[in-house]
Amino acid sequence: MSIYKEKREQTKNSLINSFWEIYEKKSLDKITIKNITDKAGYNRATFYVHFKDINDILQCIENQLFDSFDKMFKLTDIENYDQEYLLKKSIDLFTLNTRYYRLLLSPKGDPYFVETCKEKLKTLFHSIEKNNSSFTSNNVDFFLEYTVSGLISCILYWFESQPFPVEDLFNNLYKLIAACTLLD
Amino acid sequence: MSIYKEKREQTKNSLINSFWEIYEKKSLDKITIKNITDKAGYNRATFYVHFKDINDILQCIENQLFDSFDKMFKLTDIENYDQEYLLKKSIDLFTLNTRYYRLLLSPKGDPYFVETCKEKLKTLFHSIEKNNSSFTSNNVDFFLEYTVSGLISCILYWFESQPFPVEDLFNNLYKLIAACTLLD
DNA sequence: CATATATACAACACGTTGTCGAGTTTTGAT
DNA sequence: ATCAAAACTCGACAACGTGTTGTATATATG
Repeated sequence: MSIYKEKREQTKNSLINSFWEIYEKKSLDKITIKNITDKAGYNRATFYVHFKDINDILQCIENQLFDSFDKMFKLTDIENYDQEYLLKKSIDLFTLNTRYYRLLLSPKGDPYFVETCKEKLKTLFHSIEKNNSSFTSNNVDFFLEYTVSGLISCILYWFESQPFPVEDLFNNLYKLIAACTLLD
Repeated sequence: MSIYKEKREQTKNSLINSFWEIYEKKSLDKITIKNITDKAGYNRATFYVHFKDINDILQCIENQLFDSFDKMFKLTDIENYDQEYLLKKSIDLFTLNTRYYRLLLSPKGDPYFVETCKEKLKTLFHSIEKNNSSFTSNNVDFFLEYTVSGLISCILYWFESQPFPVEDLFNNLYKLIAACTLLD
């Protein structure tokens, strides 16, 4: 029973890894299931034992990232966060799994993944900003949209060129976010 | 000669329009060439007379939008722009072709199109900001990345729900952009 | 009117997909 | 040791989408 599950996990991971290695080179719509199983050394039919289709294997990776996201930001702790701490942890999260985020957040990546990341970050920043009475309901949503999309784009921009150390990434972003927060 | 070109244009436009109508309902990877030609009333092979593949027909639409973009922002005039005027014209541009932008900029859309729009807007905002000596070279790029991606996301956000009149869209965005500009 | 060219079509060969039933090997239980 | 179940392989299948080629019709040119 335990060896069954282990073997199953191993095959599944092997397929996921092979998929990702191909995805790092090819765009999603050019990848065939045979590409993946050939690289992993399995029969094409084995793929369908573990996944529904190519999108399913991508979603599988994304869900793992979402799990690590949720683990990092336990909802019970949020009350004690401030903007600075939240930004720090966000940068930590993205840099920890750079290999996946730098691709998934890029134009070659998955726009729906970006969307979900944005929504998750919005929730976090909103819970911090909710005591700030200077925002009307509409303005908060607008501010969050602006902040979070800027945040993600800048982190991705930093991934690509890494023009300065991660501390400056934090400082630059913190300045920008703080400036927008202090509006009437 | 004139009848050929007219007929050609007509067929091409018919295919483009049919494609877009389908694209408004289905995601790109589910659209087949037969879908398009059936709707337009042509043989599938006719598609290949005018376009290389499905991506080519999308690029064709995008290029038309880029043309209207460039026409709106003649590079010679930029010297006389200020931040306020540039933002106004940007909002004009997007709202004028809402039908196309709201889809192409969305998660269902084309990330590479978004990327090009961002680059074009960056160039414009950069030419205005270049006199502002408070930015170092790295900081300018960073500021532009943050501003432009926030700008586009917010316009798209406004497209979806339209929670307030377009004047407020401008005012809210102007406040956010101006706040970030005034950093040391 | 004859010839050349442009447009659209019908048919073809090819690759990918998702599924199936049958067979093999490895593991677990009695 | 024996039997059952699980994981995977194999070969084959129909269905579908793709891109190309040769051909017929409409239009333009000399």
